[in-house]
Amino acid sequence: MRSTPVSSPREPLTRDRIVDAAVRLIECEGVEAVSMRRLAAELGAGTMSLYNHVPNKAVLVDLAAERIMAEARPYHVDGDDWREHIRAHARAVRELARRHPRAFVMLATRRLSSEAGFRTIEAALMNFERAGFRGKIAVGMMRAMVSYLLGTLMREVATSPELGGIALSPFEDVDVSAFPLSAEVIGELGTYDHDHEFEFGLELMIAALERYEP
Amino acid sequence: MRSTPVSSPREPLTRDRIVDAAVRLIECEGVEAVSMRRLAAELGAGTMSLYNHVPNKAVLVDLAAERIMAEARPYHVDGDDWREHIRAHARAVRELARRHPRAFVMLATRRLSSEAGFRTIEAALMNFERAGFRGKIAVGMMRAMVSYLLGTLMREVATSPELGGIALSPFEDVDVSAFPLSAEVIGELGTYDHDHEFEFGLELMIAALERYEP
DNA sequence: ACCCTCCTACGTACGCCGTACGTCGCAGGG
DNA sequence: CCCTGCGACGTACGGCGTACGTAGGAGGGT
Repeated sequence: MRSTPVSSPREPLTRDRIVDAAVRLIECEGVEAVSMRRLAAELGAGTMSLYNHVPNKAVLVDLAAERIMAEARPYHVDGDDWREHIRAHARAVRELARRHPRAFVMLATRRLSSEAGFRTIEAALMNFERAGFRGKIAVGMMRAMVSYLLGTLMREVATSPELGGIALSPFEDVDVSAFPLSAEVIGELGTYDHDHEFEFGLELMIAALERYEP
Repeated sequence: MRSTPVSSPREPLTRDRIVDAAVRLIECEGVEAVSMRRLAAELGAGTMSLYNHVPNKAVLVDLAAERIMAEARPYHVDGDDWREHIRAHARAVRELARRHPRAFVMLATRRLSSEAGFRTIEAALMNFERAGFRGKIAVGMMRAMVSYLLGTLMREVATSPELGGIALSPFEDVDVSAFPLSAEVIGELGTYDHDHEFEFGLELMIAALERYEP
């Protein structure tokens, strides 16, 4: 029992409670489902009450993005092989993307400045340092890796029809015979094995890093 | 002079004219600026007249996306070195992204099935064939490269504040001293030389491909 | 005990949005 | 000549973000 009367099941509105609700909604129906009215209704509050805790919808979405970012799981590997560390880190990022497919695009197109973002950067730099890269070069390597991760995960998570369904062949109304090389691998082009593709590209990146290894 | 009376400067509404207007608006103010009302106003037509030529806004945007995609410039290089071909192709894609920064995110998160898309795929496959990769492997290589391009261009074009402005340091409210490696390269982290980064990552990818060269 | 201040919740209203639906005028065929 | 069909358009509905004004209750000063 609380000191509040039983007849009032209403928790007081809080920025935290609001952001929580937004995160829930984003994870479950995507950013485009978030509306101030709906959020308020879900919290049992009036629409405009939200604005006492949040200046506008845009920063509310930002807050939600940071909250999601912050729950990125740290990964763990034994040993000192930088390749294993980079693999583990990359897989952790992929894990995050797959757990929050609808939020990922949002995170990806947003500049992150939060503490959570820096934790990730720091961990990545640590791995490149382990590989012998330092300073400017390490940052360049990290950014190339981030680019690959961002791209491959966008392809995996954001471009599938209806978000995550099996990819249908989108090749109905094009005359493929005009493109002989494409026609030769048309089956391959129409199917996606995301696990395999991710690991393939990851090894490609690592191979490139090894070539630059001091 | 036309056969239409002089008092009617109104061209008849056409799907083409509508898509044209949409493309113009997207290029100039981004997808989020597109609205049926505004489009109609810009064409000097009633809002609902658009629906005689286009079933709804979503497919109109799709049509605009394909139109933009279709204007991708073919590139030209002399010689047979697959590295040069891949560089040229990558730079052409970057060119497209930079010419249509606001449309790029839209294109990137859309499955393309158009003829224009296939032209690009075919050209890419040709380049990988030149490098000695065939079939399934070539598709894998191509997808890895696409991932890198997609990622790096998203970072270049879609995440800059207000789309394309100089990147501001987003590190005001974080205590960087808690992250020693990041602190060491904080200047590097806060600045972006997109030309250099793009080429750096591109060479990284090519180095990786060379390692797998048969 | 009283009042004054301030903070939060909330209702109303405005100007946008996409689009379902009904109407009207005109061109072309019988 | 009329009839038919199609394209243009107006109206209206339900949704959106949010500016603004108000009401009520909690806390402090007297």
